[in-house]
Amino acid sequence: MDQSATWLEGLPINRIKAFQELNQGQELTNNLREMLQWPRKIKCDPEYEDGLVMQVAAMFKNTLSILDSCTSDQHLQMPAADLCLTYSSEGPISENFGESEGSITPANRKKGVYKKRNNSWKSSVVTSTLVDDGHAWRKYGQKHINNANYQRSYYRCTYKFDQGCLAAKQVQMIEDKPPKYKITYIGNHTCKNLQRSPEIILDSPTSRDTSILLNFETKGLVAKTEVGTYFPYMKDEVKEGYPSHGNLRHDRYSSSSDLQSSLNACVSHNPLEPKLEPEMSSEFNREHMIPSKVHSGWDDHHDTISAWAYQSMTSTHDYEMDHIPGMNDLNDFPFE
DNA sequence: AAAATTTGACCCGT
DNA sequence: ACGGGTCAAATTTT
Repeated sequence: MDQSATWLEGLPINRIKAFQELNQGQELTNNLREMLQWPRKIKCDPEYEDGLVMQVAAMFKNTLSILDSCTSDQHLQMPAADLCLTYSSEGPISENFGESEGSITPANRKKGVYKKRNNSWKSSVVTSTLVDDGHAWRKYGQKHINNANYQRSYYRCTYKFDQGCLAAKQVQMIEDKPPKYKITYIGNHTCKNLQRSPEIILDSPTSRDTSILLNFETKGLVAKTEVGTYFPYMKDEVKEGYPSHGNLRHDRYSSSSDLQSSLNACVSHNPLEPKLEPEMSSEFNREHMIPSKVHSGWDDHHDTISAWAYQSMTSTHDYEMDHIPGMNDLNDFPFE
């Protein structure tokens, strides 16, 4: 990340992202090749192999999608001037600009050219909790949909206009009694704030017991029963210089992002966190660990703090979510 | 004051 | 013309 940063510097952000995707894909491919080359030496786990293949496939998908957004939206490289271009498609529809300037009455409203429909990739998840997914979203619309019982909400990336990030998502409640939402993600984030969470090594998301918990000390999986022994430990060590939760409240979602960024700060800056060498991380891979994004925060529907994770490159159907046992109140939270 | 949401009008593909 | 998606003014929240 350091040596590449020197020559990546100055490139547009989406190009950097594409390079990162390709680099990761190369690494994954090397791992896979190694596994296939010495099937005896390295313990073979078909599940892990499949995970690798999935991630490589997702890498290609992401990269193509990023490149696609580069070609159709070259303005991404110059965020300041993107407004007029953002709403123009490649068509000859831009004739409406020079004319009709004087009268901008409510009735004679300015007719902006709408943005071309995003035909980038989509992926949806069905979840029972509307927890913070690590990105900053701005709601821009809400509609009821023909054969749906509830309204659909439309969100775009907060940094759409500063940074030209085209990522968007839709949230549709499917049922209420046990709350169930279908969340559709559209497009990739090209903004700098790619993920507010750090990467952490997590156990295979396909394991039987979905009660995944994280040990921030070793980046490994923690058994449920050990949670109580790990969290208080951090409490003592991670005290000063980290954000406080004093102003958190339970009543709004915003609290979860506060909480989350605090936690993330603790995780990513935890002095106890071992800095994995590249080789070491490769060893981790051989031990069937799969790198994932991890989030945590206040879960409004279950009224507790949750930790959850999803596999990094594939954003569909692999959310793993569980509560942290023994944490029923913010007061139980280990920090502060 | 600034940022985020709400809401009806508007746009566009089918 | 319809319906899903987006805009932007008004309103609310921070």
